[in-house]
Amino acid sequence: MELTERQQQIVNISIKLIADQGIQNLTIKNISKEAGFSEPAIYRHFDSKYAIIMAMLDSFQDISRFVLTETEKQGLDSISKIKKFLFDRYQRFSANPSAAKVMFAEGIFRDDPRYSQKMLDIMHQHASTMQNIIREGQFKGELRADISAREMFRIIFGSLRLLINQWGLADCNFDLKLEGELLWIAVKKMIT
Amino acid sequence: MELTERQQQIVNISIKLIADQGIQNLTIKNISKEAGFSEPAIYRHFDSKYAIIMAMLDSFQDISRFVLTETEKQGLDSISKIKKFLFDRYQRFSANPSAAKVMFAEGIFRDDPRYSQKMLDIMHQHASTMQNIIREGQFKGELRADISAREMFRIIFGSLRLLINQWGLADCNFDLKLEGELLWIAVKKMIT
DNA sequence: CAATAGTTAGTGAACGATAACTAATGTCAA
DNA sequence: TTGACATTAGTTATCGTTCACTAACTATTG
Repeated sequence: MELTERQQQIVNISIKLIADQGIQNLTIKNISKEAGFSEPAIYRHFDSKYAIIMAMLDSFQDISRFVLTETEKQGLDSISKIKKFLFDRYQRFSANPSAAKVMFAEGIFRDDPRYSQKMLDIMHQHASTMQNIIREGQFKGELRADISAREMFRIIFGSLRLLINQWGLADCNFDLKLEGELLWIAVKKMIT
Repeated sequence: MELTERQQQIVNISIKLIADQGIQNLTIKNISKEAGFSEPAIYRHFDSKYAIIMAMLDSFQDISRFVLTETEKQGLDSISKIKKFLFDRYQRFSANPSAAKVMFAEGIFRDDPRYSQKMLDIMHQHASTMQNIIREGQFKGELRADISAREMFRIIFGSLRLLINQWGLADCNFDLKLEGELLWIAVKKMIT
């Protein structure tokens, strides 16, 4: 699913449009206006609007997969792995606020079951990788074992998501990386 | 902002439509089809589509306000207050899954700044009330004091939101109240 | 007879998508 | 080296459909 330069441009514009003005304003017209060429030109690069959105979701999935495997393969202790994952997210979203707003708002993609399935897949990807790391940490005694991996995942990942959503709602008017560090310090205290 | 029976019906249908098919399929036509009368009849009860969505968000706000004041006024210790709030949410959303999907998906309402402002207000309502309860609990020694109220709120509320979103994504195929109780047990261990 | 709540018919605008055309570039045999 | 042709990526004009919404009318009720 390699995207051409133009396709990538169209996908990036789509992310920005959704983040700034909502899914309702993701129209071929608005994309073309932003891209600087005519509406039909879009169809030289994508078969349909559906294909554009699907390419967008695929790119989200690729990023997730990359970060998760990156995180897992390094020979770190479980706490460092979790920290690395969280900080990578804060880093990445600070650099690309639009992606943050769209990626963590799966309620947007409910109009087509293929979209929601993709979002579910991504969520599942996160959940299963993180829970493996958590279980490993519990086994090694690095993490407290009186809380199931599922619950611990919900606490770690849920607080991350809320923070990022608050940041998006508040128009990015605070330092996400800083607040993320503070949150991590608090979470770390709780899970060890 | 008292709603007539018909207005309430239209709002409920709208919530269901968004939950089931996404905001893109919230159209006057679909509402009227679901309601069983013609499109123009909708305009006997609301001035515009905007007014319908705003009434919906207002009803969310009313519910939130009610639950939060209910929670706060009872002379309980802070932990019981938090528990009561969480369980009320699980109870309410179990009974009304559509509302859960819509209410906790603020990414849906980004196309009009008046919508996002309302969602921000609701979030703020939750945050400030809960943080007051948390601070009170920390002062009384019921909650650990080495974590700021803001972080603790993000952990408690973020994990609740994630659980509810997972439940929505998974088509309500697990027992929300049961999972909610398990999550609460885990969270309680961490915050005391 | 006035108010309420419904109807049918229809508005202009915006939607996603297509047809037909064109300019620029790449390929390759004579 | 060059001319014929195909490919790529853009254009304008337009399609049928759907959108939110309105005008004009009607049946029911107090």
